[in-house]
Amino acid sequence: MVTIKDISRECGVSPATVSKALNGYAEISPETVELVKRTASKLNYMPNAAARLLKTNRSHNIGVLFVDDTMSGLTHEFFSHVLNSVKEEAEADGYDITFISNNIGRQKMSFLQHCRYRNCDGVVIASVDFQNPEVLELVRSEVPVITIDYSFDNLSSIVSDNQEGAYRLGSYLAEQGHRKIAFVHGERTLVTQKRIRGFNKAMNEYGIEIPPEYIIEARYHDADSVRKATAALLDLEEPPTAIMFPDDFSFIGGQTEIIERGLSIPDDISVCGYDGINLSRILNPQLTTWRQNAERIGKESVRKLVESIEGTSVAEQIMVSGEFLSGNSVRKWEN
Amino acid sequence: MVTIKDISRECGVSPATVSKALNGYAEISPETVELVKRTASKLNYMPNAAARLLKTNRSHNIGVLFVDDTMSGLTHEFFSHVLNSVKEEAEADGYDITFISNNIGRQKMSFLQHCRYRNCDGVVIASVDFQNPEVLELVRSEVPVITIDYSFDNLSSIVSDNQEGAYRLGSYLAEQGHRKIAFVHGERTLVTQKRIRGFNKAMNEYGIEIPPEYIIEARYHDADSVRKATAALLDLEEPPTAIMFPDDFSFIGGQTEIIERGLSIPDDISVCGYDGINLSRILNPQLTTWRQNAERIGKESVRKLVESIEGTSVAEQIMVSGEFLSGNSVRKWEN
DNA sequence: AGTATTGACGAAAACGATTTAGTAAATTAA
DNA sequence: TTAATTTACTAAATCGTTTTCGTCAATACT
Repeated sequence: MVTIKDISRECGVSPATVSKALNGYAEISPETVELVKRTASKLNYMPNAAARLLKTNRSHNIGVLFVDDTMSGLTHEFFSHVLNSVKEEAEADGYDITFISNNIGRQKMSFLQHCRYRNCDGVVIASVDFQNPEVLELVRSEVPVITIDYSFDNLSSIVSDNQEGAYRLGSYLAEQGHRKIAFVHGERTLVTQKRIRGFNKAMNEYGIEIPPEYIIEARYHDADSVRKATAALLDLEEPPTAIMFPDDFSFIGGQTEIIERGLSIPDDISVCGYDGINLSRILNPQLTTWRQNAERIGKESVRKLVESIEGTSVAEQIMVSGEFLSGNSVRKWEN
Repeated sequence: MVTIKDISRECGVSPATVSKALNGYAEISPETVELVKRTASKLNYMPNAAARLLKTNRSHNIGVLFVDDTMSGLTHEFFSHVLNSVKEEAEADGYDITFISNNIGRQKMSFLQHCRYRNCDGVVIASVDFQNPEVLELVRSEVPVITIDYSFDNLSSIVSDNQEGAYRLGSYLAEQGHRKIAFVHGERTLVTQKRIRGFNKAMNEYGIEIPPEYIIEARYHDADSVRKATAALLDLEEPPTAIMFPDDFSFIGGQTEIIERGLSIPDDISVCGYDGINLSRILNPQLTTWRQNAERIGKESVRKLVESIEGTSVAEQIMVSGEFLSGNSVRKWEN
C-alpha cells in the first residue's frame, strides 16, 4: 500500500507538506503542489480513509436506517427507489453509505452504537417505528440525523405530501361520482394519519358522509391483511363502490379477493393504490394511484443531511410533492 | 467518545490489558477480564473501527459491486433480493457492506481504488460487465473477490443454474405440445449463453427444429427492447405459439405488444418469464417462470467470501439451483 | 540598516486501537 | 535453596493521516 510517506520520499519533502499539498492548503508553493500531485497519481496513491478518519473525525460515511418488520427491507419497491436515490446523491457528495442494524456479528449493538462504531457522519432514518427506543436514542444523540416521513422537533425531515395524495385520490373518486368510498389504510403511523386527514378533507368538500366501517385498518405492504380488510368491506350490507388501498403492492391482496368473488375492476368496483411504483403501471387494469417522488425524497434527504454535517443548517421540514397517476381502475359511477 | 484509555483508567490497568481482556487473550486473569468487561459496558464503550482497522488492516467491511447500465441498480427486483440477502448474511458474520462505485464526490476513482480507500476486506461482484477493464483490474488485484453468475479461473463464484432453468422452461413448453417456440434472450453474456444452451438442449431432446429467427436478442430488464423483439416475432410469416422471455420484468414489454395486437395469453400465445420475482406471482395471468434462488445466491456469496477472507479456502464454483414455477401463462397446444 | 512581515516548509504530537517485547512476582522444578 | 518456568501484566511502537507550532529565508516596511 502506497502511503503519504512514499510520496514524501519520492518528492524530497516532508509528509506534512504532502498532506497539505494534497488537501489544497494555501501555504504550499504551486510548484510543490504540482510535483506532489503528479507523483501521487504516478504512484497510484489513495488516501487511507481510516487514518484520515481517526485524525479528523469525519468518515465521509452516512448511515442508512431502513429496517421495518412489516417489510423485508431492500426488497420493498418504493424504498428501494428511495435508497437508490440516497446512494446516488451520497456518492455525488463524496459519501459512502452504511446500513445501520442492531446485530452485527454475534454482538447485539444498538443503532447508535453501530453508528459510533462506524463513525457515521450522519444518518438517514426512514420507515421505521419512530417510537422504538433505539431509534429515539439515536435521534436524541449527537449524531446528525434526518428523518423521512416523520418529523421530530428541532430536527430536519423530508416528508412526502401524504395528505395531499390521499386528498387527491379521494377527490378523484368523488368526482367520478362515487359516494360509497372506503379507505383501507395502513398501521396508524403519522403517515397514515395524514392520509386519513386528506381523505376526510376530500369527503367533506364533496359533502360525503363516510360510515366508520368504511375506514378500516390493514398493514402496509401486506397483501394478506389487505385481502381480509377487503373481504370485510365486501361483506357489508352496503358495500362500497370504490376502495382506496394502502399501497400499490398490498392492493394485490384486495384484487385477489375482488376477483375471487366474481367481481371485476373497475366495472363492479373501482380502486386506487398509493406509491406509483412500476408495478402499478403494468397491472391489468392499470392502477389509478398517487406517485410519491422517491427520487427527490432520497436526494433531498442526503442534501439536507450533508448540509447539516458540513455547515450549519437550520432544522427544516421539506415537503416533497407527488403526482396523480391515472389508470383504468376507476370507472364513472352513475346512480 | 469513550476509549480504551477511559476503561484502563477506571480499572487501574494498562490500555494493553484492556485491549487483551476485551479480545479474549488467555494471558489476562479471569478477574481482570471480568472487571474490564463490566466497566466497558458500564461506560458504554464501543471500539473505534477506524483505529482498529488502521492497526489490524481488517475493516470488517465488504464491498458490493452491483452496477449495470441496463438496470437502475437497487431498484431491480431480483438484485434487490440478492443484495438484501448479502446484507443479512454479512451482518450475521460481523461485516458491514459498502457499495463500490467509481465516482465518489467530484473525484473519479476506479473500483479498485474505491475498495482500497475503504479498505474493503473483500468484494462481491454481481451483474456487471465482466469485461470492463476496471472490473478486471479489481478481479486481478490482491483483494479477495467473489463473482456472481460469472466465473474467473482460480476464483470462487456463485452461479445460478441458468442452463437448467432454460432447459426446464423449454422442456415444459414442448411437453405442453408447443413446437414453434421462440426465445427472446438478453445481451450475450455468459448467463445468456448458458440459457441458450439449456434451451437448445431441451429442443434437441424433443426433436424440435428451431429456425434461427426464433432466437432473438433483446436486453435484460428492458421492456421496450423486448417489446420490439416480440413484435418482430409476431410479424413472422409463421409466428411462434410460445415465447420465452429474458426475465419477468421485461416480459411486460412483450405482454403489451401481444395485447395490443388483440391476442391473448395464453389462448393465442403462451409465454414464460425468468427470475420468479414477486411480480410474476401477481401478474394476470400468473406467469410460468423459473425462480432463481436469490436468497441463497446472496448468502452463499458472503459465506464463501468471508471464508476466503478469514481462513484459507480453495477457489470453488458453487451452483445454486432454482425452481420451476408454474402459472397460467402457458396452455396446452394441440395441432 | 534594522525590524516586521510573509512564504514555504518541517518536526512532532495526536487520533484509538493492537501487539511485541519485555518485567516482576509467584510458582514449580531440581 | 536456587534456578527455571509460568502468570499477569505494562511500556512503547505502530498503523497513515492531519495539524499545530515552529523555523528559516526572503521580502517589505520605517
